[in-house]
Amino acid sequence: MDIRDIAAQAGYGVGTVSRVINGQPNVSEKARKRILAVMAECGYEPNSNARYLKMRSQTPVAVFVMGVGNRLFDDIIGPLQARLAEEDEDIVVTYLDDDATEVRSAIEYQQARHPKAMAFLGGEPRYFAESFHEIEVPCVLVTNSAEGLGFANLSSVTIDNEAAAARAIEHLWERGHRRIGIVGGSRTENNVSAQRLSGAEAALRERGVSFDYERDYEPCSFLERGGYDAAQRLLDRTGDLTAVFALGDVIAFGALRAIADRGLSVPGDISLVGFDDTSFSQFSVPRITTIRQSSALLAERAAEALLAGMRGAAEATHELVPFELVERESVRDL
Amino acid sequence: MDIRDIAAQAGYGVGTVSRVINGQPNVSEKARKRILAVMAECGYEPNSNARYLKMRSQTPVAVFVMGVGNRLFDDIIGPLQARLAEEDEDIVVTYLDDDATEVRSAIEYQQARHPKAMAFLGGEPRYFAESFHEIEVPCVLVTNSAEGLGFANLSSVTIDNEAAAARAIEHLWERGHRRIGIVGGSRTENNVSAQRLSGAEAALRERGVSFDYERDYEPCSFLERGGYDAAQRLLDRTGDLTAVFALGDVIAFGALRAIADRGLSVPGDISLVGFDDTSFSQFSVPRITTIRQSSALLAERAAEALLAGMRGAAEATHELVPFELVERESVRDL
DNA sequence: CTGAAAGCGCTTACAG
DNA sequence: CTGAAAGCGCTTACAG
Repeated sequence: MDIRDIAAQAGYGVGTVSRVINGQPNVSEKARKRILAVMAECGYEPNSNARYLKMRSQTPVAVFVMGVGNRLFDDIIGPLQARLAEEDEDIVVTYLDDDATEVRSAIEYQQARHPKAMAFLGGEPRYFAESFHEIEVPCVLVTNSAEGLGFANLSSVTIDNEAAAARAIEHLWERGHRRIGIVGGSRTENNVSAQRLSGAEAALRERGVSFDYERDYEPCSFLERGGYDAAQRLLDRTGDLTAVFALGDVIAFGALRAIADRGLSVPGDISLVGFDDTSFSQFSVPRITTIRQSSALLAERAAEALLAGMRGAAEATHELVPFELVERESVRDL
Repeated sequence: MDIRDIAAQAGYGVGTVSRVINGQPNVSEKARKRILAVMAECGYEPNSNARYLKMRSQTPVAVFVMGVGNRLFDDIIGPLQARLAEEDEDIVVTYLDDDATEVRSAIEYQQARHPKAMAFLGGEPRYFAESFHEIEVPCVLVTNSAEGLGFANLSSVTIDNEAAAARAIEHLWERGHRRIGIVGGSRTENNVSAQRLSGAEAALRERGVSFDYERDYEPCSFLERGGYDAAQRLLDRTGDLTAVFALGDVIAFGALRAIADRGLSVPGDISLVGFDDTSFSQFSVPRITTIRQSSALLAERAAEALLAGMRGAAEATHELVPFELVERESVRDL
């Protein structure tokens, strides 16, 4: 069942059929009706490979998700797809292993499939700096800034991670906490956790304390287990912390468990601040004070950047969406 | 940069280049080396639209995810992709709105893109019964059984939801609970929650109690908020429940919060059993007793079914993977 | 408004 | 082992 069959059956040429498929104007109402009817009757669907081959560079928007199991990214995909669907754009999502480098994968994907545009959920700036120049289609990096990179086809949307982490520290400080530990992420690279760390360090420095990474910081993966183990190690090592800042809600959730397992209470013995405002912090007992970054907003702005790019915008945009500290039950006054 | 360019540059014909791209044997070592070198140098990647157009029916495996935000599904995608990647099969995932019907979407997708195979993460049997016959490629339904449907190209892998729910009830019963409420899902259709409900009802009936849906059941969506609200309504209405069975861990997590907000304790006042064994139940305070279904195992078996189908297996397989009750801290003896 | 024809970038018999 | 040629199912000037 191809375009020829339906042309024959409708009594028109393939050119005319193609024109009605593509909604072009120069077709008689009669022909359009007849052809539409035949297509519906046969359940005909044009072969997309042939279409894309002809039309060139027209595969659906590709979304690359860095790592599997990141709840925030999962939450972004839905609204992103919804917004793009309003403009009749489909998306195709690919999950990348932690050891894959996103930009290289995207380059291969581009050569092979010619997507209209690409979105990166997460990603390390240094990989972009290295090889993004090989990418020609409009792209957007989500949850990290690409502003410094200066590519005309790479937009970005993120919160200000440094400022957000500083806000978390400020909050703890205002509540009287002076001995604050941090768990989560790693110091390597210019990734989000490193940015949050440096924001926190700067906030502390402003208040006259020099953050001791050896003693008061424990890195870990963005998983509950990571947060659990890291909090245990941190608390084993330091006896005097009154507060812990977890660089992600999943981590905070694990840390909360670890604290409970030590017979301590939150916020009675230890105050806790998370990051992201996922359901973990919203529904846990106690509810966790956290930094909210809106997945809906991130998705919305990313979609707009992509759409602008596809419409031919010459310049990339770099958007900082607002974050917010949401106070709940996990921090007490000292 | 197409196959002709690299053929010219390597000093061979396009046929030979095509053969090395596809790893066919009848090419001289010399030609292969030279061509590979030129391809690498140019960063050449064959146009997949053209390939798929020629090779017909050869687009990557399509994965349809029912609804956005289902943690279990998110957890299945990773291992599924990993296993398929071992066999050099890529996947392309599409998230479906709650109001889309998965089989119709798949039919359209099939016509347009000719995937090698398709996987459905979730899905309602009645839609499959209605229109799956239009689908020709090997498929697998995950988390629900397609055994009764009798399609030769539709395998399935799931746990026995009825038995699992019955096990949860049995556990509560053995611990002395007689007034058990249930929250989550809905009774309509032959979906998973309806199966769990009917398993629970049967287990109760075996023990001489006829489950009162009006009084002791409260439906809700598989979200924390849903579990929270449903538990509140259920507890408002009934004064004497000693245990609640939540049809999903997310729901249990919300219910746990609701119980705490009523000034009650788990398991002191109310015992709680969840379903899925996600991180919610593993790390919450208290840890929640739940039914474990292994996303890794589900993914693994689904991948095998797909692979078998792509290799030409004539018959579908219907696999029941084991579940397990994992006892934790949310149920007490009465 | 419509049809015939060329061509998108590949793969695969078919000769050699 | 290799090349020339046909054709996968479309779209898009080009004539009419």
